[in-house]
Formats: sequence, C-alpha cells, structure tokens
Amino acid sequence: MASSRNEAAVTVRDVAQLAGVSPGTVSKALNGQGQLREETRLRVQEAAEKLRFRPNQVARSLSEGRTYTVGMLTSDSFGRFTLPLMEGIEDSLGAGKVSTLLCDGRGDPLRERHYLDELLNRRVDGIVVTGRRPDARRSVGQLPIPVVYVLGRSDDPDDLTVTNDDEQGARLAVEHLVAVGRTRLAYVSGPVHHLSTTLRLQGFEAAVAAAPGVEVVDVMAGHWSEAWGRTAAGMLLRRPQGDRVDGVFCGSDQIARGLTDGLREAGVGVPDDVSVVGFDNWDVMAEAARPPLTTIDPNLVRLGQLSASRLLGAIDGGELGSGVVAQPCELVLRGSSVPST
Amino acid sequence: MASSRNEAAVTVRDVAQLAGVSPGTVSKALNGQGQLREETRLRVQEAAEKLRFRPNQVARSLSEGRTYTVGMLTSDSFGRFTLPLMEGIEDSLGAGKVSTLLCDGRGDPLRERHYLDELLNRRVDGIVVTGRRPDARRSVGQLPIPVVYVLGRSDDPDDLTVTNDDEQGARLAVEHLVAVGRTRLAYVSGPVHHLSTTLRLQGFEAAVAAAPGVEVVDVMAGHWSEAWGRTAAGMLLRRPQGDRVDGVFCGSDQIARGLTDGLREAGVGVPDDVSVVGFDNWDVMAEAARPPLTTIDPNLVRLGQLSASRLLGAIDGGELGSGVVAQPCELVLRGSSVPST
DNA sequence: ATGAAAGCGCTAACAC
DNA sequence: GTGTTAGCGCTTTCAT
Repeated sequence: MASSRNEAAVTVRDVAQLAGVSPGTVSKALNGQGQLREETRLRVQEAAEKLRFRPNQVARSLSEGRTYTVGMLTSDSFGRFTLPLMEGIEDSLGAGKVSTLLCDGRGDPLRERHYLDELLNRRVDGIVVTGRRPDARRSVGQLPIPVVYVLGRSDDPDDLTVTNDDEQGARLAVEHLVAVGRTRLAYVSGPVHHLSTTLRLQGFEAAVAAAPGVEVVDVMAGHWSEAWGRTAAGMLLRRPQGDRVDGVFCGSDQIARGLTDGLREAGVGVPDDVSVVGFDNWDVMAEAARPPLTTIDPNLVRLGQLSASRLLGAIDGGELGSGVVAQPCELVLRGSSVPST
Repeated sequence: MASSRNEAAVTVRDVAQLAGVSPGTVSKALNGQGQLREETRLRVQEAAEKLRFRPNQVARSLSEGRTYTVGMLTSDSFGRFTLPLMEGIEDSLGAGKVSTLLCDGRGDPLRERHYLDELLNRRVDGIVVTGRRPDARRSVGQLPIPVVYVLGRSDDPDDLTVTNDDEQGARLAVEHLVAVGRTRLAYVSGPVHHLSTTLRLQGFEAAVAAAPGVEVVDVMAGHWSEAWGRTAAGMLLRRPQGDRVDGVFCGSDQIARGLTDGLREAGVGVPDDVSVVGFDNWDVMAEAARPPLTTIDPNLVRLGQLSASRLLGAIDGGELGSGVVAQPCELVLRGSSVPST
C-alpha cells in the first residue's frame, strides 16, 4: 500500500496527465534524457512543480538497478576519528547525489555481519568501512559491490585502504624539531601493539638518522592519554643532567598535552627549554594546551573525501585499485615547538 | 538494468523454481506470512539458503510502501554531541530492523532543505533532527512522515522535542554541593544567549533558594572553553577575603577543567577548599582533569534511544506527541567535589 | 519528438 | 495450503 498521511503521493502519471503527455515523456523531461521539444519539457516541469511531484527514489532504484546509496560501516564504534571522516565522505558523496546509510559495528563481528547483510539487501552501490583499531582488520571479503577501507586497514592486500601516512607524519615532526634547533629527541608514543605507533617510530628514527648531529635520546611507549604524557614528563625529567632531551615527538595530542603540563609544572619551559610536537591536530586538546600544541594533522576530512570519491569512481565503472594508499600528513604550527630565543 | 558484478542476482523466482513452488509462496515462507505447511516453508528456506538469496529490500519497499529507513538530519554539524545521540538512535532503530540515512545539514538552511527533499524522495519512514544550537531551531514544517527533534529544540510547539532537563541538572549539581557542605556558590556558565545557560541558571538559583543558609555568591558567563574556566578561576580568586566561594557549578566540563586548573595552580585545593561540578560528563575532559570531575551527565545515549523509539512508535501508527520532553540528568561522582575533611 | 508497453523484484488479494 | 494475478512507480527500449 502506498503510504499517505496527508495527500496521496503524486506520481509520474499524475504529472503526465496534467501536462497532457505520457508517463515516459515525464521521465525523460525530468531527467534530461532523450530528445524532447523544449516546450514539452517546460510544460512537464511546470506540471511537476504545480503538483509538488516528488519522484519516488525507491521506484527509480528498482528500475535502474542502482540505489545511489552507500553504506558506511564502522568497525569500532563512532569515535572522535569517525566524525571528520564522515564529514569528508559526505562531501564527496553529496556531490554525487548519493546518500549514506549508517551502520555501527561496535567492534562486534556478529553485529557487523548483520549490518553487512542488511546493506547488501538494500542494494547499496558501495561500502566504506571505517575504523581505527591497533592492527589491520579482517576484510569483509569479496562482495558484488566495491568496498573501500578508510583509516583502519584491511588485512587483504587486494582490498583498497585509504589512510594517512604515519611514517611521513613522524618524519615531518622530527624535521620540524631539527629545524628549530633541537638535537636530542625523544618519542613518547601510545601502546606498542598499535600499528601507528610502530610506523611513527620508523619515521622518527629515519628522520633522526637523516639529520647529522641529531640523536634519539629516548623512546617510551604508554597509552593514548594525558596521564601517560604527564608520567612521561616525569621520566624525562629524571634523566641525568647532561643527558636531557630538548625535543619531544608525542604519539597524540593528548599525550603531548599531558607532557607539556608535566614539564611546565616542573618548571621546564615549553617551548623554550623543550620543544613538543603532538599528533592528530585535535582542536580541543591542541588549542587548550598551554602553550597550544604544534602537531601533525592526519587530515581525516581529506581522507574521507578521497575514499568516497574513489568509491564513486568504482561504482561508475572505474577501477577501484588495491593496496594501501597513504596520504601525507601536515604540520600545524602552534606555540609548543618554536623557542623564542 | 539489474546490476551484477559477479553473479546475476537471485530472485524469488529462482528460489521458487528450486523449491518447486510459486513466487508468492516463497514470499510467504520467508516472511512468515499466511499459512504454509511446515514442510514447504522449510523447503523454501533451504532453497533460499542454497542460492544465497538476498531479498531485494528495494523491491520490497516499493511494494510495501515503507522503506524501514529513517533519516537523521543534523542541524549544526556532526559534533561531539552527535556521537552518543547516534549511538542511542541506532540502538532503538536496529532493534526495529530500520536503517539510518545520514544527512549533515552543517547549519546551512539551503543544504538542509536539499537533504530534506532527498529524504522525502527516498521515502524514509520518519526523520530525527539533531542539533545543539543556542536556541530553538526552525521547525522543518509539516511533513507526511513523523519527525522528532532531539537535543536541539524545535520552535514549533506542535513538534516533538526530546532533550535533557537542564534545569533539573543544575539543581542536581547544587544539591550535591550543598550535601557536601558548601554554602557559598558560584555558577560559571557558557554564553548567556545559550538556552541551556539560562535554564541551568534557573535550576541553580531555584536549588540555592531551596537550601537554607546557602547563597549565590557569583554568576559569570563566558564561553564553553577551558580558557574561560581559567579566567573565571582568576576572577574568583580576586574576590575579597571573607567573600570567597566554596562551591562552583560549571556550565561544561571544559569550563570546569579550566577552572580546576586555575584554582590548583593558584594553590587553592579542589575539592578541599572548593568543590567543583561540571556538566556533560565528557570522559576525555572529566577523566583527564586533576582531580577528575564530578559532573552532570545529560545522558545523550538515552536521549537518542528515546527519540528513536518514539519515532518508531509513530511510524507504526501510534501518536507521536508534541512539546518538549525533558529527560532527567544524572550526577556522576568523581574527585572534584567531595572534600576529604 | 512522443507514446505504448514491458519490466525491475517483491507483496498481497483473491482464486482454486 | 498454494498458485495466479495485479500492481508498487519508475525507466527504457521500440514503434510511430
């Protein structure tokens, strides 16, 4: 039964009748297909407007065999990182007139499987899988529609993953520290079992190795928290005189903020005594810190945009591609890194 | 044209053929309609399984005149507050087998109008409008489907708004401060033009008025930021000796955190000298603060759940209701409020 | 340039 | 109990 709360839904037939043409002509007129006399097209458009015609997208989907819908499946849960991704995804999809169906897997494989079925039943044109787990996630497998993984990687090299380049981001941080004159560097990271922790370590070490006269003084792994940052500050301060650190790269802005607080409260000047660089460019943290944090921005919005536009390309028949596409990060300058001297 | 990347999609006809029945019977068997012999039902289910039949939800929607989809339209943008709401909404909708179509209005009326049209064209069964603006937002108007506003209110009293009870939340905070022995209270709020600021002020004053021997010493409006909290701390500290404050209710956890930092750094003990209560129960802020913040939890997940279940009720033919439904907040106890003495 | 007719895959009313 | 028949509202050949 066609629903109606107020007025019965108006269909192409109604429009056709009012315009004195056939339903087929209405379709063509409204979608710019075929070749119609300009006069007819206008007459149809007027009729449609007059009747406040709302083309039933469901019927259209059935007929066209395409829904102009993509599913967004989150591995973990909606988190802070999901937001900017969603924003970017909507940017790209909105431009292509496609809508987003939301599914929150919440890290539960069963739940995820269920949602996947649902998306497939709904005949979405494609799926973007977001997530940010420590390691690569299990691929959702071969599907009749294109799938792109964003931020969190798929464990299947045949899948396409779009993510940020952690290694390059870390290099950026070190290069900046070196540029402001720092030579004795430490890396205060999140948990070791996090892929991003490892990748950033590689970048950190590579960049230090490439800078003559600069050395890695300390590497400490902990948690993604302010508390860990403060703890790390204490540890850094306990280093013997003459073996101190003058530049710290942190695995997150939360860590960087905690570290900065710890140093400041111990009377160590940031950035005058020690330069600090964070990671994430999470405004709430970076801007509230004292001083505000210089940090590495993984550019999540752009990641979302890119993944969705790759997906759209594949939906429109292009090649999706495979492997990991790592987008460069950017350095965002604030007060925590450049000494005034 | 029905799409296919691998295998042509299998339909009820295919299942019917394999099971040796008619398409109509397949539909009944799979949806538990009508009365079929158990044996037939099983045979059909097996056939469906064997062929990996995916009922085309699009066709079903067209036929049933119901899409099992609701639109989620955000007024502002995806923000920190949207996340828990979405979680709650998905909780309720998922149970009812309905999916969520995401639309980010980004505070742009044109964009919003566009999305609204899109949702209507897609024949969603209902819409939930989220947002958190300072004041009530313009109603999306009379629609052929039910609409519920959550968190941010609609300006039309005929619409249904589900939100948290700011006034009650503030009372809760004051009652707690009084319970731990505080008598000279201040309210450090966000911007005055925010509805929630005003409502909380009312609750604050009402609760103080109801507590004998307790007085309002100061009320200060500023921004939703840590920086403002620190500034406010300074202002509080500059009060003349003998006219000091011993309990502060803050309009947000960010403010509370800034305030706490400001007090601590000036040598004022929290909670021993001054008790502090925040608002939001935003874990990142509340838990990283020193001490962790006692705060008022508006329970956004529950708000999302409630709004979605009200919507589902209306979709299933029930009354939606109207006006503002304000859900109570809860007090969450952490370290910033109860003095050790 | 336009109309007629078939069909997308499913459900539902009515036969048998 | 199960099959048959019409649609749901649109797009899209194919005639004209």
